[in-house]
Amino acid sequence: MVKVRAPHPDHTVKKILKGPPLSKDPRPLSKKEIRQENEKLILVAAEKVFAEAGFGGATMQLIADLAGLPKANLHYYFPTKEALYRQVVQNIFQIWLQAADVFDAASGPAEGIGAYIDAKMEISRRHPAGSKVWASEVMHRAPVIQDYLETTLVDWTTGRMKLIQHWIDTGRMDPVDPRHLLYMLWATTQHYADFGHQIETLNGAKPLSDEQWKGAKTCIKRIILKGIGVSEADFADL
Amino acid sequence: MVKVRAPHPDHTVKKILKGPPLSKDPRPLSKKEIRQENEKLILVAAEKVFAEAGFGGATMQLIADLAGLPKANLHYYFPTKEALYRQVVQNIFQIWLQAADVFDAASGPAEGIGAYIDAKMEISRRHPAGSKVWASEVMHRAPVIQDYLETTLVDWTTGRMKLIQHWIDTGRMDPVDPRHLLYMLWATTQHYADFGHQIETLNGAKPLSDEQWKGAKTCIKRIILKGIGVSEADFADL
DNA sequence: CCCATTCCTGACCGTATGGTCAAGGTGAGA
DNA sequence: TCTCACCTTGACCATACGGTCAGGAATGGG
Repeated sequence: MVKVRAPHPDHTVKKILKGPPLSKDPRPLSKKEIRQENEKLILVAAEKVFAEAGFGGATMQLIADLAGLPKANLHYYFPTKEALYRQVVQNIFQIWLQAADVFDAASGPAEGIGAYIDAKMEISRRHPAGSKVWASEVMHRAPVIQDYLETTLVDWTTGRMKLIQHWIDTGRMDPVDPRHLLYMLWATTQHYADFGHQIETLNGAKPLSDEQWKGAKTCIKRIILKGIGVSEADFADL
Repeated sequence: MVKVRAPHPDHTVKKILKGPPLSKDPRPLSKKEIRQENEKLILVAAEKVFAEAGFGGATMQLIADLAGLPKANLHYYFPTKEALYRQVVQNIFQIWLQAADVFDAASGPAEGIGAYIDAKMEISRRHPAGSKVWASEVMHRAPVIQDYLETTLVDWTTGRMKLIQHWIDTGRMDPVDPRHLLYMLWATTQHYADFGHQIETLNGAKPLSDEQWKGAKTCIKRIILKGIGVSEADFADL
């Protein structure tokens, strides 16, 4: 069999990532600004490439091209591919955790869980690449952020479970296992980012419109809130 | 900075995949059997490695070691890494679709959706590697099975949406968007495979026990079925 | 203006990887 | 037993990739 070159399944990546590189700020910059600017540029590009190709499939050259910088320059700011990847994952984790704020500020399940769904759906919409990188990292057994999972994530989850249990104990929702409820919230919301391509394909190869995103949020909130026994009056204002 | 060798984030993979290679059948085999046996051996090993490392991170050598065969032998059965990967993904897609049978055979939403959740949870439990490969493939924009998505998956989904719509029209469940309900079912059930590592970490680094899996299924069914307005009497027998 | 610090980058290197191949083994039909 | 098709595999190859480095350019404090 004549084979020119096995086309990577990632071959599409190169196409997708083509186009004009990320635009630099054209103003004359100070040293401090240059550093900030370039690190940002690299991180944004890296997030995209890691999301599309996975850690193993991503190449420093691809990231460099997308960032509009020479490859050697990446290694000036980030010593290794892994260090760069680590930074990307950590940034995402921060965003992920921030969505919890709305949860805590709430007075009850309808408001708390409703707002959390909204927040996480918004992340899926605005940061699909980040969500994919996170998913990929976890799927591969969290080689670089296992320590975060064991500390920060465990703490976060424990706290939220207590809150939900409190809502249950005070009769504001059905007695469901808070753990599985949380998993359900994560799964459902992140699905719209991680499996966005599938959803897009099933939507006639079009990204979801504003209305469709709104519809998704409403539908998810309605099913889950009703499913855990929150009185319908409490979330009629969707 | 002295650097011996940048340890891949995938470094864990090598450890995990260590241990005795998959056992060959020791009987004397006919030619036909040899082919069947070896292809099976390779596919199983490949599924594991692709799941743990992603397409880019997986190496033919790793797969070969796990299968207990020399690398050149893999290329005898599968001409390229991509061909092997393609076969793995296709097999998974078959399993994924098969779970739909229970959906169709059902007389109503309680039975149909309940059984579908059970079936998909069972897949997550028995085929976590397969589920991860599938997730990874879709996340990377389905470079090798886009055609399947556009044909088989679209057809499947359309059919199931019609069925759900019929249930709605006959007043057996609330009028929810069938599309988002399906996404929710997929997301929630597959989460237990794709994010199994996270779940395991949050479970004190232990895999879910039989009881916990049962609890998860029950909890998911309860929330969703109640959430879509299926009368509680219809799914009391969980 | 000087010079120290920081930034930039083309050219280069060692290695790991996907893939090839030629030679040798092995089962089975005639 | 012969023969042929199929299986097996160690050695090998080309290349792509992560990473290095030396030397030049820009910036900024004194």
